[in-house]
Amino acid sequence: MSPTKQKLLTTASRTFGKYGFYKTSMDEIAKSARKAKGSLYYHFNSKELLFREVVISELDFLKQELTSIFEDTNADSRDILRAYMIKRMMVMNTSINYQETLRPEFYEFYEFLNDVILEMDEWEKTQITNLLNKGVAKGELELPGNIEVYAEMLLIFLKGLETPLFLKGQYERLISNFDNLIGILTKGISKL
Amino acid sequence: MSPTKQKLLTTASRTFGKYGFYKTSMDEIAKSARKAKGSLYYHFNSKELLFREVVISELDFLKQELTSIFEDTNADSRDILRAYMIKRMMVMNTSINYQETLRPEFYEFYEFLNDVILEMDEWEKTQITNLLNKGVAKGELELPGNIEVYAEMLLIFLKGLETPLFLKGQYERLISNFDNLIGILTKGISKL
DNA sequence: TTTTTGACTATTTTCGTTTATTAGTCAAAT
DNA sequence: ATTTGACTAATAAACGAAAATAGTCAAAAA
Repeated sequence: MSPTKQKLLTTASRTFGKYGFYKTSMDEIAKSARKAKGSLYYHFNSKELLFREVVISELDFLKQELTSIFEDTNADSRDILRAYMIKRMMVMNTSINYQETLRPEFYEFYEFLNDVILEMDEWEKTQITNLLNKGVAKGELELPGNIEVYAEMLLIFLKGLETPLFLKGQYERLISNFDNLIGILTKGISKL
Repeated sequence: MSPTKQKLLTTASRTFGKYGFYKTSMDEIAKSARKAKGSLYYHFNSKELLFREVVISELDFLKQELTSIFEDTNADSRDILRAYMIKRMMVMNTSINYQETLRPEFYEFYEFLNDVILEMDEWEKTQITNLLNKGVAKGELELPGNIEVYAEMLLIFLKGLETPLFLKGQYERLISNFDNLIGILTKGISKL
């Protein structure tokens, strides 16, 4: 990625993060990055696509962080699951532009982001499913019923936590108890 | 409750349920109930309060259904928990006006309902907490950490399921696997 | 050739005004 | 104490003008 494009993306991320998607103008971003507006449109084709890139970069970072956890093939699957859930919430807590997509005002029109979120969901679901399958194969886990559906529900749970945690400012309060909850969840799927 | 008030409430529930809060006019409700609009305002003081009563009546019904489950003091706490979760989702699936409050368009201004939802949340949280405490006392359950927080998170999970289940029409698909998930959750908190 | 620029155009939002619809009132009747 | 419907008040929709902002492009720079 060219230095200009990088600069624009970083500035956009910071400005969107500060004022939100609506209250940030393309002029503002260009000016703030000391670039011409034309450059913004040369590298990104529209405001929506620019914001999309910003969110994608946040999710890419998250994916990267999570990949290194999932790839630790020697560890106990329960430990990986625990590490995944904690890391996921920690990184998301700093993904301020992703967090904006959780706001209700955003729903109406965020079709241009739908596929990005959906793809991330699919990716996570696949990772969790693989992990659980591996855990079962190794004799560490025991899951009745459809493993993929369990992965899906686990994801629904984690995503269900996002609004209370990040938008309603309960992160500090709830995260301290998150570990106990994970303990219960992992015990529930452990082979005894 | 007087027959007229009852009639108005039922009609309002049906009409709101069909067209939603915004697309339903007070004239429409009055006409549909074969009553004068003044009667609506005699019994309910505003459109918002009327809708509030409609939602309250749905939640009252839910509470009533759940109370009879929670009150079964002889049953195993795990069975009660299972029955609670399933019944909750079943009744909510028919609570069409409550479901409307889940819509993002509704968020912006539903302050007039906030306390109703919050009170229901508190009620459920209390019921779950009591049930878990009882289960621990009876030696059926084992929970590390704060029981109230676990109850809270369980509720977050159930509420997190509401949007995919009721607004995104996944009820039929997911509910059939719900039982397995509950099995995992209860195993996680069971004393072995 | 690729990238950058900023004056320019097109689109969208905002604001003020009018009109239509709907929420809410009340004196009279039951 | 409750019900009624004509009535008023408040809100939303429709519209055009003005302002703000998204998006374009020919020329310049790298």
